[in-house]
Amino acid sequence: MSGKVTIYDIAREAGVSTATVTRVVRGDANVRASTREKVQRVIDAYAYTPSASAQHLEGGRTKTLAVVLTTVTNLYFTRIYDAAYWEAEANGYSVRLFQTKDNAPISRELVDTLIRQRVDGVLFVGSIWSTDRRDLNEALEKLRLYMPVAAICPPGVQLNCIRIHSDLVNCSRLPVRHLHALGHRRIAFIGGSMQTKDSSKRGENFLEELRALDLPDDPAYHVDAGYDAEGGERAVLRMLSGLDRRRWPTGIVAFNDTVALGAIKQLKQMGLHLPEDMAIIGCDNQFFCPYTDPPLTSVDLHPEELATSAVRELLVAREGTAISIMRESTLIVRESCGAALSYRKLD
Amino acid sequence: MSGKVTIYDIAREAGVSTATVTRVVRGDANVRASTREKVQRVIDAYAYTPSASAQHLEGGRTKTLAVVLTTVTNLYFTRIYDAAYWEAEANGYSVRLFQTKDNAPISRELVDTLIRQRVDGVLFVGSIWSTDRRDLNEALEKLRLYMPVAAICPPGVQLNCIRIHSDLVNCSRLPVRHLHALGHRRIAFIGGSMQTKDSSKRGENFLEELRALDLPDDPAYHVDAGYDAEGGERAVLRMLSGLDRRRWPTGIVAFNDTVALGAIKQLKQMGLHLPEDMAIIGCDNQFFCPYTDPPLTSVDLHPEELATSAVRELLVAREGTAISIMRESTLIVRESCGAALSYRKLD
DNA sequence: GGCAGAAATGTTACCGATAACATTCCTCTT
DNA sequence: AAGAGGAATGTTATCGGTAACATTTCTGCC
Repeated sequence: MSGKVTIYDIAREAGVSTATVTRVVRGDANVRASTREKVQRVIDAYAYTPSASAQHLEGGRTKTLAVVLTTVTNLYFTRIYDAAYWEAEANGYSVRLFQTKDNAPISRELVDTLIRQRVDGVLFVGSIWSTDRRDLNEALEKLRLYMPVAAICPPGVQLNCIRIHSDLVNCSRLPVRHLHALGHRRIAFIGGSMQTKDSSKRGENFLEELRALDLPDDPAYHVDAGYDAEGGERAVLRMLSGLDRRRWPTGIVAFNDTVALGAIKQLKQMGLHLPEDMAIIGCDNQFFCPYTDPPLTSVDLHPEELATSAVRELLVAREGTAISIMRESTLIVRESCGAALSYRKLD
Repeated sequence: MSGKVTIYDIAREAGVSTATVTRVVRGDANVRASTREKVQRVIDAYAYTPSASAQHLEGGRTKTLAVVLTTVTNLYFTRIYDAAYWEAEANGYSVRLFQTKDNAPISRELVDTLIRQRVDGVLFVGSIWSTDRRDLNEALEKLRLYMPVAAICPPGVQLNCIRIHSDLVNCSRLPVRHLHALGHRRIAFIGGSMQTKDSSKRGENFLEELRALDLPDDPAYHVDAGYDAEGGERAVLRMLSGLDRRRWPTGIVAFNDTVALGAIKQLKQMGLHLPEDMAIIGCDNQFFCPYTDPPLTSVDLHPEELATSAVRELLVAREGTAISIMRESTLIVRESCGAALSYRKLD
């Protein structure tokens, strides 16, 4: 790293003005072939590429979007980022990824960083909704002074920005109805932490669905499980050991596939056979769903499509845009719920 | 997004010079308290934060590193990125993530982009080694004109940059020795595509290990399986259906945990019981290892530590540095290989 | 050969922030 | 009360690149 090569170095070395170098770099037609060649040779020799910062300063656009999520080690977020990345790339934009530690809210520093970078748009994903509502809207207001803001969030959330909704209604409805159709009557929900918007919304929708189908909405069937496999294990243990065996649920809806993974392990450890003794449904349709034992039925929220839409909207956003888009969830049926008949005898 | 607020706007609005605004922003002591307050009020009102591009132009540093990997949907890469991100952040740096489609090599455009962004360092991870060796070193040479370059790569790879080695020797040795110690004699390796450096290196090490232990190194025990679960399924099917049952291996080493996941499914589908009929070991010690059935024994390459070291080295890099660092692998024993005695009878 | 007009190239102000340097304003001290 | 000297603030060149505008060079044509 010998240092920085600038357009002046190239101009001097090639014996032309900086304007001519710019013309060559940008492929302007009004350059004599011989000049172009001469300049290009120097450019190649020095591996010169104009500085994005200087271009931004002069041109006004950074051609960069930001994606903010809690952690990229979460598979769901990973798929969102990946889709956003390629959609942006296809439009000549690059993406900066920001992680918020510990489910942390939108901090003052993050807003600062985003503005400092002068990105041309931000996409918020996931549990940033744990931020206090007033703080959140204040943060969004500030950001919106500089750039369009989009969020992938549950429907009904009041946010003054582009909202792309994951379909949490069907995300609860599909698994509950599926289990109901298979004959299940006692259905439990494990997952999330009821403190965060995303999770509690899912929990609410779940309860509503139970009531709509006249199923028991016993609070014992509704336990926190965090977001990881260990949480799933603990939740199952806590729930079942707290209930008389005759009141055990016969079907479990898990917050996500990872939680389901832990639940499955715990259920087996308690001597239950899946799916005969207990049905289970996950969420996110992760790559490992076909490989659990039994293969896990799961809801696909189509995060890739949400991300793609979000990026598209950001790129065409005009001041004050506040549209809201929704992509419906899909239930991917595998074998973790077995067939209807095997359950009836449990009731 | 009403537009861009600049330091001039703040200066005008506050009735001071831009120098004073800078002083307030940077916390310079030589500002009268009343002035500071007045300026700060305007800054807050406009959510002003100095533009990183302008700062870079004037200051010379972007305080940004780049991480280049094939895809963030791969859990191994995800862990590397996450660790690099926080290590950089702890040092006041931010990270830009670049993905190379389809295992693609370091393209001319990528080199261009990295230079254009004037990042203060790049970390390459994974199968960029599929790039032709001469092209690769040429690309690195160009990059090194502008910034220090580091790579997480197999030991022995000749690259003119900081090299952080994942410990592929032990990555093959540990599982083979483990299986050998448990009494296994016919051990197979499934995984990767033998075209890429990373995989073929692993394959070579595996064979060497077999020979060192006087075990049969039948080419039939050494099959491509790609990098995903489906590849694992297919590899097992192909390998076993091509062999007389009496020559079946009794232990399988998989390229990674995801491949192992597929292998396990296929093995069960063929009626085998795990671990009694077949032992299996994965690699990467992913979060789902404790949750497979049986829980998967796996090698941990400690990607987080590799990433952390890489970032540290980049941050202190001087011209021409070309150190090489290594972190040893660890075998995490779970139940997918069972106990020694159960296998002996298979021989 | 000279000139119009197009093509090629050069000159320069500007983008936003910073820091070195210059200037103005205080506050003591004697 | 004057002046030294430090504190507070202002002025301006600079970073790398771009584009509008100015200038030079090259054509072709009569």
